[in-house]
Amino acid sequence: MPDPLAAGEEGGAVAVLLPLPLAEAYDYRVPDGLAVAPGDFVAVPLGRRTVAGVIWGPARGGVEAARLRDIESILPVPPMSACMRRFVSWVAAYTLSPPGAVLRMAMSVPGALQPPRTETVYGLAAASPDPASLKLTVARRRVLEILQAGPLSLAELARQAGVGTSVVKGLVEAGALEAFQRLPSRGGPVAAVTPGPTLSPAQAAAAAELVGKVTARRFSSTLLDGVPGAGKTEVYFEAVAAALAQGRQALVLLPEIALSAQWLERFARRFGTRPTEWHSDLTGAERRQAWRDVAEKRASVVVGARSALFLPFADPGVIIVDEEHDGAYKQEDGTMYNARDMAVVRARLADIPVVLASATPSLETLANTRAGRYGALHLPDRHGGALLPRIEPIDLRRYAPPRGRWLAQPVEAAVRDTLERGEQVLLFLNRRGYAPLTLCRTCGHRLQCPHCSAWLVEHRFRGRLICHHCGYGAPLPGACPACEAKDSFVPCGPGVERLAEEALALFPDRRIEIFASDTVGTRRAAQAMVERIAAGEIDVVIGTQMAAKGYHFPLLTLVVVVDADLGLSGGDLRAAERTFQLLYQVAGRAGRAERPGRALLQTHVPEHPVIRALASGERDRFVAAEMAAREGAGWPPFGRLAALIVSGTDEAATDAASRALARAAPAMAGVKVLGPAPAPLSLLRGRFRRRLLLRCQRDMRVQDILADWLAKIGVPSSVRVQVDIDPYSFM
DNA sequence: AGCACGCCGACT
DNA sequence: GTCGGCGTGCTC
Repeated sequence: MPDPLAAGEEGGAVAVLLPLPLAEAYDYRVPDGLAVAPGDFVAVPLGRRTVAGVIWGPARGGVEAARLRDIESILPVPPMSACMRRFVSWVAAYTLSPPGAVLRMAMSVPGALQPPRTETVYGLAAASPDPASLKLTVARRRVLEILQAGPLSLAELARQAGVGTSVVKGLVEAGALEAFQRLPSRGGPVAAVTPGPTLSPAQAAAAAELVGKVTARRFSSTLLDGVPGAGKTEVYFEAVAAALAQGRQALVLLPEIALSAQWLERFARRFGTRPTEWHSDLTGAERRQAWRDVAEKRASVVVGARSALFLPFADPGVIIVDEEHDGAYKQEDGTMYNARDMAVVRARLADIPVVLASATPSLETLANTRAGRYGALHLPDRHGGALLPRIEPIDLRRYAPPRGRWLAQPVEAAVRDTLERGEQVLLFLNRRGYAPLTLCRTCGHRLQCPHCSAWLVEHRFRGRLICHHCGYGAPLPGACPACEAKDSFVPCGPGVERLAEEALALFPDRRIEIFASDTVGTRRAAQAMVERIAAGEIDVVIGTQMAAKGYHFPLLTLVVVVDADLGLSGGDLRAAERTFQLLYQVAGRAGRAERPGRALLQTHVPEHPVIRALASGERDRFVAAEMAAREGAGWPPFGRLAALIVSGTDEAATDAASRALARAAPAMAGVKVLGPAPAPLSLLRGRFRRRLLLRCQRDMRVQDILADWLAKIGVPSSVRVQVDIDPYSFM
């Protein structure tokens, strides 16, 4: 029950949290006659503007009553639940960010807080004029016919009738039509509970377990672990169905890239409708609609990218995190959080189950299952009897491709065989553009981004040099900027465009296409590409990880990982784990139906534990080795990690601040501080960057240690210090 | 996050 | 002489 706060009390005040990165909530006066309760969305004055905020609790005091300004109004939206408010506070405390910055994520659609706008629609006039007095032209007749079915907006009516808007306006003028205001139609999709598909015994057992957890209406966290194609989706759909049967809502989180039309089709097959989608491609209106539908419980199932975790669920019943190992769950700017971990927190605060699904669970999640904090369900087989692809390393030391080429001879032969059988090939290379580096053969000058410490990548199709970190673009210069030699640039190494060139030379009469974010910029374009691949209209797909996630292509039987070593160097904590996960997933694209698949990994180090584990299918052995290495060194999941990123436009000031931080580093048992060191991208978007890394024991409160440390030093305002708790990437 | 105030370059 | 660039600082 909402406890009224200072309701109507003369001079009463409350704390209002604003969606701004302020250190704390601000106090406001409650005007006479206004009854406010915690969670209410309110409009308040701030400076010379009006902003929306949330009643957070009793006034904090500390500002003289005379300086307090009045709450203007209560906004017509369901109040933020106590559970959601606790979640916001929890995430803020965990990530060491201002609560208002987290609230901002929960109020990402300002328009949704305003009263829904009415729309003007046109219908047949109640008292229609004498038909004889109307000049009933063909166009007018079509308009009148269409309106038999009910009123429509001006644009929609004109479109359906195939007439201009002036025809409609003319009919209004003549008195045959009437304009009136109404609320926009609100058909929030409500998924139907229908009988599920036939599940294998293993699937059925796992599904029953999850359904039991949903029915129990208690917090639990469960790993759903199974090879690609084992049918994890169908299993967690049963948990979703159980939540719907209780009349509650379900949230399915997916890495954005995996939120494909193919996934939505599977959902539609099971539930007979589309879920409410939440991702970056929504328009403003779609966003407003979705936010309100979730808050007012018209949306029963939401599928979304990580930010969907901050939607205002009225009555959540279960949360699913699919591909829980995926790095895309980590937000790397603003408030840095991992949506997978925060999903577990959200579920705990709401006292509902959460399901983490993956074929290659993160070491963090595996450690949690082993410690008994999370339950675990295993789906051993590929559903439908399909076989896992055979994964074979190709030793590039033995089969070195000719200079300027990237496919080893046995790979070329395998591609040829596959194509001759009428099947498809995926050449996987996680490098966009033509070549990762372009240099001048005369003087050795390398083309570099002016704002980042990164090479510019040549994109031949666009005829430009692009920085993959800040988006800077420039035409390829005619002469070397250093020595002015003409036509002296040479590409170094392969990108997907260069690989396409090679594939075209080898297989000139095959249909070859690149599937990367620059060839399919929008969700729609990606969808069209997926449909063409699925329909067998493309023989060789050359793809980045965009092609590796969330799709199923029945004719694809051969996957070639062109550079399996790519992710292994760089030496960051997760290099091996990430590479294993990505390559395992890529290999899983091959042969998921009745056709057996094959994956070839081109590598210079076939003896590397990651390559060996992939080739032998011994995931557990790889995990055991990786766990042992991490445990010995106290790295996650056996220790805690936090990164400090010090950045500024003035290199000397940035360096000075990072050294001052290092001098003030906590000196206590169980805590180690590494750095400062220039970040791998020591210059990004014109800012110099230094990194410090704090590692402590798992049972220590890393936030407290950091807060004490940061409080000890003053950083000039030109330098920014970002805190990244549980860093995923080390860039 | 806005939106101000406040000090240095190219225009009327 | 002004218009305007965005660097720092405040908002209950």
